Amino acid sequence: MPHILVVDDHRRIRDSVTRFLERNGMRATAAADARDMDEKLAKGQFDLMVLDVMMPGEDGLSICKRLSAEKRLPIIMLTALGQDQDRIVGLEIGADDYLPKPFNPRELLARIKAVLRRAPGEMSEAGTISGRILRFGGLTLDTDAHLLTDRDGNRVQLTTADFKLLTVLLARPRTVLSREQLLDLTAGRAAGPLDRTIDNQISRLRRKIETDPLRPVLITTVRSHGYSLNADVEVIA
Amino acid sequence: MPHILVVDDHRRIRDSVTRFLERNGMRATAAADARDMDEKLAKGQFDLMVLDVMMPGEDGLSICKRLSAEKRLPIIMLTALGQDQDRIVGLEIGADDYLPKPFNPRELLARIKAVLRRAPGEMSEAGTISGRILRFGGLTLDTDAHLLTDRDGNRVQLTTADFKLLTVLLARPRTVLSREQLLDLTAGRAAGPLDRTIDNQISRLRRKIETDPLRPVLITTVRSHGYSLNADVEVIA
DNA sequence: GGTTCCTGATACAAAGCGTTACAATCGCAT
DNA sequence: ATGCGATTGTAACGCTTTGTATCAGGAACC
Repeated sequence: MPHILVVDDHRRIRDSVTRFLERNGMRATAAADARDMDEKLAKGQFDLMVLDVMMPGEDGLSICKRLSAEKRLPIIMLTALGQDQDRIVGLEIGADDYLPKPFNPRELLARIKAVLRRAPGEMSEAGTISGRILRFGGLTLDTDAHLLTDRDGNRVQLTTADFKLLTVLLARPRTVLSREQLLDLTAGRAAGPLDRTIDNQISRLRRKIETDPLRPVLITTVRSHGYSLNADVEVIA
Repeated sequence: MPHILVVDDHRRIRDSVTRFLERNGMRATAAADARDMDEKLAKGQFDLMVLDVMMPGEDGLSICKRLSAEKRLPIIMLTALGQDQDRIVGLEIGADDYLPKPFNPRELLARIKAVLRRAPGEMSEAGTISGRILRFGGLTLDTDAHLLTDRDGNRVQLTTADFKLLTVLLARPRTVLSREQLLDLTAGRAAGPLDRTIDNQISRLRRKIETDPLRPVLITTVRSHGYSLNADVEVIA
């Protein structure tokens, strides 16, 4: 389920767009200005951003220019100006698409889907490790076959959830990740108040990768924060 | 230097667009109709197609749908109709962008660049699958004969459904495709609520391409999402 | 030492998926 | 057209995987 960040200073538009997207099978998060947007971007994982051009403070064009330099997040720009020149400038600056206001929500949805179809999407994380063989803490992971081989050559087949969780951890070694982040990154959903899904999944994963699951070494828990993977990750093929 | 294929039945438009693109640092080739386009596609490598919707013979929408099944060639649609509905249909059918006529050539150029920017280079290499011989995961597929040859030289005849499904997967290696997408791309129809057609077809295909169908490596299932082909695809003829 | 909160393990129920079997359909040759 | 074999969609069964609930152990805090 793609996660969209909607940046617009008008609360009305922000709310109606996010609600519309959520009714149509997407997760949507709203940000009111550039600062708000930066915070949300730092925390979560997004697949695309819908960005209003005309905003107080840092405007859309500036944001777009700034982001396209560092991140690889697809951007669709919104603006009240419908002239050719503005559209061209927007696209040349690094936006992936451009929609003049007022717009038909269905068209926004169609354009989002069109952009996502081309964008790496899930591949952004998979792109780095998919098709590779990784080595960490004495174990070897074949990311194509979802197959784990330990020091003694024993093979363990990882389930989809095991594999997903492990790759998320491997992409960020020696970093503490909260349950919320892990759930977001693995399943793309937000955590309920009493959600023990990740604890459970970690427990299952440990049984497969730890030599002594009762004294975990590879995946350590950081009390009241989350979990972290402690190993150097080496790409060997 | 990106290579653009311009498909339009009006000679004036075709010529002026190709000349404009060539003056702006791109290679451009023109095609007058669907048949002409198919020939050019089979011969050359293209990075993007500009496609007129209203054409005698097979129209743009039909072409677009047909191509999006087995190829990953970005498409920008052109049309005289500027209504929302037409734009939405175009995008939903698989176009990457949509430009109403009459259009400003500079805007076309900007949109071409925007689409190319997010299309990874490898994708354009993929080109048409039909008429080629592909190698992936140790197997060789002759797309003309629908004939698969495995590591040991054993030959397997693929049925039409097997072949269609396989080509759709080969066009998007290492990408998770939902059952709905797969059904749309292979059979052109929408999935019913309890549709297990794709599961079944995947099962049949695995029997033919996996060394150990009980532990699939080439086609892995991503629980609650879909399936993905895990292999590098190489065009060898 | 006791209390509270957090975490790991177990158990269970629901959902997802692979497979088999069978019916409907298609392709092809007669 | 007709019939036959191959192919493909549908249904059903059972295994695996996964989210939730629950309980018990252990750490932090007083």
